[in-house]
Amino acid sequence: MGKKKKNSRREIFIELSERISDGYISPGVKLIEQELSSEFGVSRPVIREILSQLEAQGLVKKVPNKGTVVCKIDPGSLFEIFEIREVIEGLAARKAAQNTTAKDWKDLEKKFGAPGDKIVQNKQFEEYLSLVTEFRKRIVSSAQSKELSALINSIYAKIRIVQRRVIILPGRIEKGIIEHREVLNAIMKGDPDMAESMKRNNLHSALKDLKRYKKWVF
Amino acid sequence: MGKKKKNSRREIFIELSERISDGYISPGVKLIEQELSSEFGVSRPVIREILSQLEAQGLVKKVPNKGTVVCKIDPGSLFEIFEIREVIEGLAARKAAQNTTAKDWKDLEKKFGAPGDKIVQNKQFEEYLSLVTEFRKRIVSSAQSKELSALINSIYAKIRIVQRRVIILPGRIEKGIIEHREVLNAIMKGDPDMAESMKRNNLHSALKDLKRYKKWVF
DNA sequence: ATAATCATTATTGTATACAATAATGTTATT
DNA sequence: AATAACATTATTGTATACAATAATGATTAT
Repeated sequence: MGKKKKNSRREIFIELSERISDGYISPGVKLIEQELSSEFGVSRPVIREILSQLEAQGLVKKVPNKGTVVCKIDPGSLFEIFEIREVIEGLAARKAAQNTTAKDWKDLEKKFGAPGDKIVQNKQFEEYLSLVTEFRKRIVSSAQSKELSALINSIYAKIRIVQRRVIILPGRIEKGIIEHREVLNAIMKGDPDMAESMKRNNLHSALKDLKRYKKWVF
Repeated sequence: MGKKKKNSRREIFIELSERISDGYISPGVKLIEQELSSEFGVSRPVIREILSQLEAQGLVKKVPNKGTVVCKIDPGSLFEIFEIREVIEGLAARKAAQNTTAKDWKDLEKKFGAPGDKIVQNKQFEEYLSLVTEFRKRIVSSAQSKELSALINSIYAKIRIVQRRVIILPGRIEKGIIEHREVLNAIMKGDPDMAESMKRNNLHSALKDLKRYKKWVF
């Protein structure tokens, strides 16, 4: 395998993170240092540093003398992570309600209106995913907490690939859009308690569906 | 500087983590690869892998062509982390209440009784710290969530050194012990909502004192 | 033919060596 | 004497080379 272009360490780290959390590299797949070294045009020690970072991040696992494999997420861990998301993203919603006013959300309110209904009716999963992703990112940035933002992104990277399997569960987007509207209303009203409560309710509801249909998710 | 004994990678990582979060290596101090290499008896590339992991963990920061320095925590980040702890450890308390019964806490209830009063009256900070640490660890293990446990420990490592400066704030342990007893009571009653609420109240109270006396903490 | 043993290959684990950059100290000039 | 230019040193960044281990395949004995 021939060398390709030379990338910076940070870029390689991000590239591999995204490949894993987007599912381009499947859980259980072994990452071979020499191949990565050739592909990215850097030496093996550099690759090993990056793999160490990915391990500390929880995306891969190094087994001694065997190699580095992409973490596969078991149902138990997934449920645990959703519980954590419940309180963490609940906090983000709370802080978003504190730090913003209604006018900051007019654009999203519009998107969640008639266009939202259409997305749900036509089961446009891709559009639904990008809508709720935009909402989630807006909440996180509105929370104005670097630590919280880093934490949410780090946790989300682990389960991003699962998200696609969650939203196609029967009735999920129908419930999801209602729950998201409740969150949005609470934030626009400037009601932190309600915003947190509704965001927690949203993720709790997703977790319940996840448990109910776990045979189809795993 | 001569070589010492040979340690495993994992051991070196833990050793350095503890040195940092215990405050034996102060924030801002530069970690020199050659020195660590000599001290632990491993080569520089191995040290570099470990430093990369510590960076991913958020304990150190690598600045290009300058070196690796221990992260110094600014007031803003500290407040943010305490907000996060509020909801994360609140969740742990909730789950502890769900997973245990009163008899699991008899020993701690006793320690929080008369001996607890004595600790507070005599301002025995070291004993207070070890008591609440034991309580926190018990809550975490009772939550029975590997993901939650890893997350709490990871966050706590960043602010462990500050904890010592928090409990010596005027009136802190007096309030603290009352709040901890409320958490314990809620858990023993098997009331998850109350347990979460009281744990959040406890950390919120600590955060308020932290903000009030921040001149003395930083 | 099948299973066990050995040799070969591939991959990880580690150390050393060299290049590039920044920090430090020294000398020369004004 | 002070400052600027230069040389030296220390430290990081990177690649190569070698050792150890595991996986694979071939060969032999039953």
